[in-house]
Amino acid sequence: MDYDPQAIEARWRERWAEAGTYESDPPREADVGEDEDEDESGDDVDSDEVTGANAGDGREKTFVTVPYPYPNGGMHVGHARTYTVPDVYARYRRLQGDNVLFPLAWHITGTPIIGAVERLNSGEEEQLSILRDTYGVPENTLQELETPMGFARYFIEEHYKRNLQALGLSIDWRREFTTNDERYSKFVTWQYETLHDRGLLEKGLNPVNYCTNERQPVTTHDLLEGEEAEFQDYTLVEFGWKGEGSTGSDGGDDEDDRNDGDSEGGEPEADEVIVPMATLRPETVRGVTNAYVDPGAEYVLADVNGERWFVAATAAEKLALQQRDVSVIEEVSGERLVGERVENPVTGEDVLVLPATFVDAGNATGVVMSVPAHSPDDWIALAEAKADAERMERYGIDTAEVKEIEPRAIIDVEGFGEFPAKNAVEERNIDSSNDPRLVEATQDVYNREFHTGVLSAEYGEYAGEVVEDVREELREAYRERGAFDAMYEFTEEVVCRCGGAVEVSIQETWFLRYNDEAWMEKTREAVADMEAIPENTREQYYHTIDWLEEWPCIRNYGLGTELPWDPEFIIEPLSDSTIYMAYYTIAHRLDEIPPEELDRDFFDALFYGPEAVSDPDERALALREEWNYWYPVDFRCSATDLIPNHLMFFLYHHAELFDSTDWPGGITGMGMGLLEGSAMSSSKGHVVLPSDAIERYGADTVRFFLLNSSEPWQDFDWRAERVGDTRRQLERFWNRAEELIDGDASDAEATDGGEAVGVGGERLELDHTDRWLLSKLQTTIAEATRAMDDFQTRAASQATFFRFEEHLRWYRRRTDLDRPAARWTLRTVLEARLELLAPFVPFLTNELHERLTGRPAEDAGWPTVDPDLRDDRLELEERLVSRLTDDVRDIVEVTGTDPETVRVYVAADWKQRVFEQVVAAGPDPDVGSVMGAVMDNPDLRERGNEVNELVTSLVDVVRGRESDREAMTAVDECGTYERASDFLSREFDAAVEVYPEEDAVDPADRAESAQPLRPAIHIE
RNA sequence: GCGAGGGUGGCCGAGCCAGGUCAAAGGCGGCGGGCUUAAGACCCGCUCACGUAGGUGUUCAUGCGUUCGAAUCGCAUCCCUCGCACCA
Repeated sequence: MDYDPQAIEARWRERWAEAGTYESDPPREADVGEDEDEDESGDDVDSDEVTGANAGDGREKTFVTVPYPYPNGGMHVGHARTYTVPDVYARYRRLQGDNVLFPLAWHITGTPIIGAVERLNSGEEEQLSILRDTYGVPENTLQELETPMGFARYFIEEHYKRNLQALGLSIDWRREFTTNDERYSKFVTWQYETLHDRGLLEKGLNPVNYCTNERQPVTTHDLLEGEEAEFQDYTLVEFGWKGEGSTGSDGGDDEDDRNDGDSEGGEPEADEVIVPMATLRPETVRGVTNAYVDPGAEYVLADVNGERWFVAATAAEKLALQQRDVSVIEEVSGERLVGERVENPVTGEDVLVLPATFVDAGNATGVVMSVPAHSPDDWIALAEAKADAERMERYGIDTAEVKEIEPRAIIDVEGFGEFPAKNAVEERNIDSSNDPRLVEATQDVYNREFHTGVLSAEYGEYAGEVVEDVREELREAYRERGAFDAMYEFTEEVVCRCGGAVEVSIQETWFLRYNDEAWMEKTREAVADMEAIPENTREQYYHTIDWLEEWPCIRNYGLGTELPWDPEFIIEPLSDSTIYMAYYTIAHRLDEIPPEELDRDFFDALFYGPEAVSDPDERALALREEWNYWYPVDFRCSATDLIPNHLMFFLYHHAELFDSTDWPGGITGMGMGLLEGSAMSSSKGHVVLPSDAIERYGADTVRFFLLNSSEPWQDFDWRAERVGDTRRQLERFWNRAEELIDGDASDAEATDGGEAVGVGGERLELDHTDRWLLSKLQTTIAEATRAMDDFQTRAASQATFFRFEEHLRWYRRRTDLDRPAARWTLRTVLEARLELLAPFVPFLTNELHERLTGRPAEDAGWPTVDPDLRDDRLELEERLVSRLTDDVRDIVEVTGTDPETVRVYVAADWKQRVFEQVVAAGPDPDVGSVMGAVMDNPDLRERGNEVNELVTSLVDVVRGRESDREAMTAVDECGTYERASDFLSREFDAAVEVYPEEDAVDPADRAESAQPLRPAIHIE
């Protein structure tokens, strides 16, 4: 029968569903003792790190989870791997005899689904295209997707669940839920009330994207333009402007160069107006020589938190969004400030405000300070202002005063002269503010000054410090003195999908205190205790703990759980998904309990035991047993790029809320998926749907490709051609297996009843090739087991599938396959390989295994190494035969002859004795001491030089070889080659003669070059 | 820029942590041969260079270094990927 995955897979899916094969429960009393387990606990096989205690039936438990899918769109083949990795592990542990729980639920919290629905409802083309073309939603079902739950439900049922079931994932579906379920919310409520009580939540201010049209915060997903925009934290330097009538002259008097602290900042005088100048380089405040304002733009005089400010009209609105009371007193044009003098709050100096069209009134405050020594822009602008007397006069500015403005250097930078801006401009021959290279010059100066610039003497306590090291400190210090303020601004224009402008708003919010020292320490312990796979990710966990600040954990809108003490807010999606694995253990038994009874006490009793509350709910205590049995999570399979957030939160919350015995056992990070070499993208339609792939190749092929083409943490690349190759490989495997299974039936009669064969079986004589193959099987089992324990799906499947195929090729060449013993061997090997491959290709292996033995592979158990079948000597002997074959072939090829006779000479006895001495000298023999020992023997001493050469050469052979050193001296070379002579004759179509060196037919004098493990050869 | 990880033969990818059996697994592709009416499938061999005896030479991003010995250890340089938050 041809390999027909669709038919096979459908059958098994049905069987699993009907029997509830993957619905796992803690053992009931009745189960205890009645298990017929088959493992004699392999002592040679890596022992499984046993996780939590388990009552009952003698089985270990394994609890494996994966981040629940977020159904804001369909499922593609990249997702398929994410969920298949834990499935493979789950199946492996089940074969090892564990009681395994692999649950799944649906994450629908937050705004992505709501956003997707809104885009659909507003008829957005791109969204329609994604739904219709990429994910194949039928036209007439689109309306089902018009509500968030309808949308989620559709993709859960029609995409995720259907595909995951088609892939044969061994999920306990009784436990599924969504994060919007009432009972789940009760669980999250318990979690946040507990954290709140423990003081790990804190109220504070936080910048957010705010749509000025919808008058509410929006997420990155809601943006039409400016998704890349970042918050920029501007420093506002509060220059003072004394009355509107001030002229330049009266400012000149009190100019002083003492520029120390006593005249600094402080409270503005009653008639003073604050002109806040926005800058990203607060440390340049002592280099300010003048300021600029756009004379043609709209500005306002406004009351800001009780002070009078002069800012751009737009800035007044922004400031109002950033926690300030703003009321506009008067609308004025920028020209009002032109020609005025304003006082630097740090130096106390008065500087002149010049008109400039390059000032963007729409950015920050719309007024900027000028630091020509350190800003190429300002350098050029000042030069241009000096040159443009006419314009200055037009604004009533005394050109002499402008000419007097001199750059002031306040930062020393290596590689630049006194005025870095000047150097940067002159190096590039820039002489106009329109020169595009000005951007690069500015970048250059800014970067170098930041990293290597040293503040000059007038900076007092900061003098001599590198900018990078003290900028923040300096900024804070001046802020405290009232000289500085701050405001946020985007790096670029940001527009909401509704069309409204988005601005930075500062809102009150609740933070999780991930920088709490005690909490950090517990989390570090959790990291130290767990397995990090691959191990080289561990560093990143520690690092993230140090780096994480407070995390704002609530949102103003979206799906999810309300903040218990302030229901206006919703707990944010990453924050409501940190310990939900605990919820899996009880999810399927919560239906009986009304949500309102799932209160604080209920969960306290459940998670902390009967002593934790005064009147524990019996039902909670019953559920506690489920939780106790399954927890902790043994492995969480997630993605490496989630380490800085989700995985870290997962660890933090476990570390805080549960005892260390319930902390995660391990985390495996998964890599990303590519499609034909480039990133998948649902909006571009550059995805492959699992349903299509399964239909075309079969689920086993999809699984095998995903798990065998790279290790889980590496990126994989779905290439249709490669997937096709994988399908062909499985097909070949299937055909071979089937031949063997069918053939066996007829053989059975020929060999009277079959059945009775066994290693000790009377009629069955296993020859050395059979035993060799069985020995190889043991090595493979050990290798696969080790790999599976480390989640190395690729290494495991490579070993059992491809590399073992190599051994089989050799075996087929070497042996007479018509022998009953050969068929028995092949059958035995097939049986074991089906079990080893069962986690990867469960459909195919179960089917074949059942046909072969009467029961599915998944019921058979994971093979264990049989030490009696390991035979290093046999493996070494086969290697010698194989090398001899290669050597003869090489000689034939190089000489271009077609030999009639191949003579093989085995090294003389005395050489063998030398070899034994060399081997006896240990894994790192040195020539000198071996020679000493050898020369004690008078027979050998006679051979002098010859022995010396031999030892030198043999030392090389032996060095570093550990595992098979005993075998090396134990092999019977003559016997080995004689047994192989028929094989060699067939290979070369020539007569093969084997001689000991001492007693050889040796027409070409070659015998003497024979060495132990390296026979001499002569062909003619 | 900062943090983490990485650069292996035509491609994908083992090996590196625990230096010697490494010209370097396996897969794919390519070439030659077998089987077949033929194609496919399947089987065998070759696939860094040179070589009429199993060999020799030069390779594991680049350059130094440690060592009897380095793809494997150290340093420096160049390049790539991921993350840099309030978002799943």
